[in-house]
Amino acid sequence: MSINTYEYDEVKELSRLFKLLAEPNRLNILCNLGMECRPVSDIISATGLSQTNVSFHLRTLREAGLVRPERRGSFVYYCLPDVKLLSLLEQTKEWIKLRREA
Amino acid sequence: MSINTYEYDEVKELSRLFKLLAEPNRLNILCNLGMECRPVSDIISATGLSQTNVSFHLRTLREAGLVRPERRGSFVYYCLPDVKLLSLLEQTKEWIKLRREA
DNA sequence: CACACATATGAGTATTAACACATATGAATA
DNA sequence: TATTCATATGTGTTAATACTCATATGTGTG
Repeated sequence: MSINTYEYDEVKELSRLFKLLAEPNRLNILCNLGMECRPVSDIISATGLSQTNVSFHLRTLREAGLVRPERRGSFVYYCLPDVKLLSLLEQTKEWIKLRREA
Repeated sequence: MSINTYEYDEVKELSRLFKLLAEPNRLNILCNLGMECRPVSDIISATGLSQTNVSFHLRTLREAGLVRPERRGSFVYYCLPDVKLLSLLEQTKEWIKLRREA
């Protein structure tokens, strides 16, 4: 007897995504990338994080397919491959804001 | 010089929410609650988790305002106070599915 | 090829959080 | 009030992961 309308595997996959988004520095990198491609050096100066740390988070995001690297000369540019994710983040932010006011 | 269109505080708040959703058992509890109010005992049997563990996760969700407890006799029913969250979860699941197929 | 710059990786450390166990609280009923 | 059922909480352990330091890889240029 179960109240499940969700497959547990689906839930696990969903939670895997949320875990990626749950680290503030990593999420900050994602949010600030927006739909523009930026070299790592830009991300470093924008976030104020160490080079190593940015690289560390970019690897995680890259391996999950949430950002895509693109080499241009000696620089590596990173971009979001999908607008939809940003829109989901935006909606969630809106929800938080409404909830706070309520 | 920053590429930020997001306030960092906003990002941190967003990440706090994602952290709550990132634990698979906790997310499972949330998803399966749906918009119905259910006693803890139901959640325990539906998830197969220990009583202590369910209580532990419910506390986290409760303190974050993601679920609301309601005592009815010796039972405590839990409900989601807001449909919008479920809809966000649903959209995110859809996004994952589309992405997997692409 | 040597050197400088941009980025990535491996190892070690420290913090966090999920979970179990034991126990406490609270409600109902005898 | 004693007992039982439903749920909550405190403490300790363990596993995961964010971060740093040192170093490696890769690319362009003299």
